[in-house]
Amino acid sequence: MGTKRIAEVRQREIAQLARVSQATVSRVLNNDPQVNEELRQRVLSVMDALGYVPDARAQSLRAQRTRLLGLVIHRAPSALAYDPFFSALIASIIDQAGRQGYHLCVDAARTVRGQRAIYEELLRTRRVDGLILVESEARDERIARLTAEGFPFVLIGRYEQGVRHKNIPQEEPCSVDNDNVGAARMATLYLIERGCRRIGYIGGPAGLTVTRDRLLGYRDAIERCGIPYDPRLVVFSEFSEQGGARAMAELLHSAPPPDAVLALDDVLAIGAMREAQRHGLRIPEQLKVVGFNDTPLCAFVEPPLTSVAIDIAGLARAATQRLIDLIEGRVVEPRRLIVPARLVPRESA
Amino acid sequence: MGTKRIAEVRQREIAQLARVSQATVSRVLNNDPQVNEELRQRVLSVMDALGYVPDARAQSLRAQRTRLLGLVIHRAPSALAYDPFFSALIASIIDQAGRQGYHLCVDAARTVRGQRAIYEELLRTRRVDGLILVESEARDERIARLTAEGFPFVLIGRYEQGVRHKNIPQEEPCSVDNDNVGAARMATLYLIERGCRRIGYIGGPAGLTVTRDRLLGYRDAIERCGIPYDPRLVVFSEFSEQGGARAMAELLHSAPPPDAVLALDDVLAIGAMREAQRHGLRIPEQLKVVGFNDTPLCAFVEPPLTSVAIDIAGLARAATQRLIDLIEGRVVEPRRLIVPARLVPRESA
DNA sequence: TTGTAGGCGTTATCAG
DNA sequence: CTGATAACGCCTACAA
Repeated sequence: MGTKRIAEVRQREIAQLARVSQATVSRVLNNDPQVNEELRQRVLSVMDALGYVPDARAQSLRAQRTRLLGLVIHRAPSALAYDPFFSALIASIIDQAGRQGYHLCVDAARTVRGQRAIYEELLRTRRVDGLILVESEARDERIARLTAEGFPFVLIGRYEQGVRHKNIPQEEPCSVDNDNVGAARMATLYLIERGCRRIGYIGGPAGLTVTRDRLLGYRDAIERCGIPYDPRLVVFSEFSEQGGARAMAELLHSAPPPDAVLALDDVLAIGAMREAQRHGLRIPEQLKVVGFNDTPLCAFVEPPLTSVAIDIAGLARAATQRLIDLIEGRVVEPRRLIVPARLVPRESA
Repeated sequence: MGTKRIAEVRQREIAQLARVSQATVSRVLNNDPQVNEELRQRVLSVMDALGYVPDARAQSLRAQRTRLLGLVIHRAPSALAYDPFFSALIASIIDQAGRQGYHLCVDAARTVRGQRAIYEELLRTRRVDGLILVESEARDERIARLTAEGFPFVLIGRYEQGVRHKNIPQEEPCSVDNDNVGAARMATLYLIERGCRRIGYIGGPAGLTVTRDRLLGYRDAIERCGIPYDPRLVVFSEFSEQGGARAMAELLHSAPPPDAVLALDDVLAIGAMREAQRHGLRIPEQLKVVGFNDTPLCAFVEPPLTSVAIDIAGLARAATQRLIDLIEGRVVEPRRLIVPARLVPRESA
């Protein structure tokens, strides 16, 4: 073990004690095959004795890279606080990055100005080698700028193509998304297989891409099975238990009422389920319910909620790997990767 | 807007265009009051035109600090994944750190070897300026080493003092913890106020500090109110819904059965509550239940669960601020800070 | 008040 | 194969 404070052990000190030049120490450190075996051993043993570890700051300056990935979340900390999505995301990114010697720097941008500031602070200061962006907005200004700068970045989640100038060919940004259309189709087919014919769809706010994509999958599934699309079975709602309950109440007034419901979110599904129960319906016998996200809540409600699990770990792993590939100059194809979801059957359907 | 790629704008370029020396550019950047106003303006306008931002890597090397805080989580990513505690923790740290120009680097250590590796990787490489440690184990070897190195760090959560050598006075590590004793006392008193006299305690595994501390608070509260301590009302359990159910079943066999239960954890509390309901007990009329952590689950169970909310944001803020104080050489007193918890009343008690 | 020059710890290019 | 030496971009004595 080192006797000096680690902070004070530099290649210089190693070199002195091993009676070689500092350059040789560097060579040994970088496994230069041309160093004499005896010198190498001498250097290694001194390094070991002093507990030498190279200074990442100096390496960063010299190599012009920090081995740090940035994750920017643009959401207020309070909104972030209890969202398990972020734990899962961060955990998987760290894991994947760590295997390749990268670290993760997480930042949050509270305001729009804050977004800008974060972007400056991480990218332009070259504090990180690349960026993972989540929940980017449609026509996000940052995407164009990052592209223009040639700065490595990967998007998680769907984004909408901005205005494209015909004459300025833009490279498609690298992105990873879950298969919302496919997931909704799968869940709907699952309900149809189990005998449902009038399946309701409870979406989030109507404008959201995720609401639209999953509606597409839902519609595709029923039409594929010869069930006509009935707009009275489609309701949009805010994301809350009350929202789900109201949506359900509305669906129950459509005649004839649905025999199943696909909700965009577990909380919506739970709200819907409870409303149906208040109306005396037994679940799953009289009404089957499927939610989305497979949150811990699912196991705790009565009956336990069948839910579509987004593969967050898969998403994070893929995004991280692609970012590292980008940083290290490898080609990333295809630019857009879709990660499938899976259904977790419980008792509600 | 800059016309060159940002990466290529250094103080050198600014200096050339503004016809001053590079040192002057640096001075302007650092608000040196002695620079001539005209030069300052010239420099500023060139900076602005080129969109100059200083390189954090060079600053880190030069200043010997990175303005990066490290958070090390030693838990498997899968165990981390759906734990809202970490979202909350990370969100609050980022928020507090960001206000002072610091960023957060999150790392996870899967194995014991991994812990060591992370420690090396973050600390000895000087990649971060200080460390926040959570869930440190009793007599954590790392604590001694960090202390010996004089490396700034703050513990979140209780730790046990290691072996102390009488002759080597050790400085108490800086730590922040929630008031487990006080929180349990408060929750117990709340139950007593509401008329309960036979209050059960469902702990986690018996060895855990948190189990012991809260038992202390529980016992203190009842004895203070003249209720004798009855060991038959104290049960230890693993952290799971089944564990809670089993513990409840056991308590119900004690004669006379409890009229309230304090559980170490919301999941345990929910397990207990369900078991009691299966035995036909009405909650809160015949049995009151209080949990810990105020997780999102509380609002979704029937009846909604009264729970003690740990002030994670407060914990994180305090820890972050103390770490920054430590890094910047300010004195931090007291070394050990206790953050109070609060009760969130719902319908179960 | 401004410029010159040295150094932070590393890596990499030269000669020797 | 090894040792000087020059960057990397920034900050800051010290000199002018």
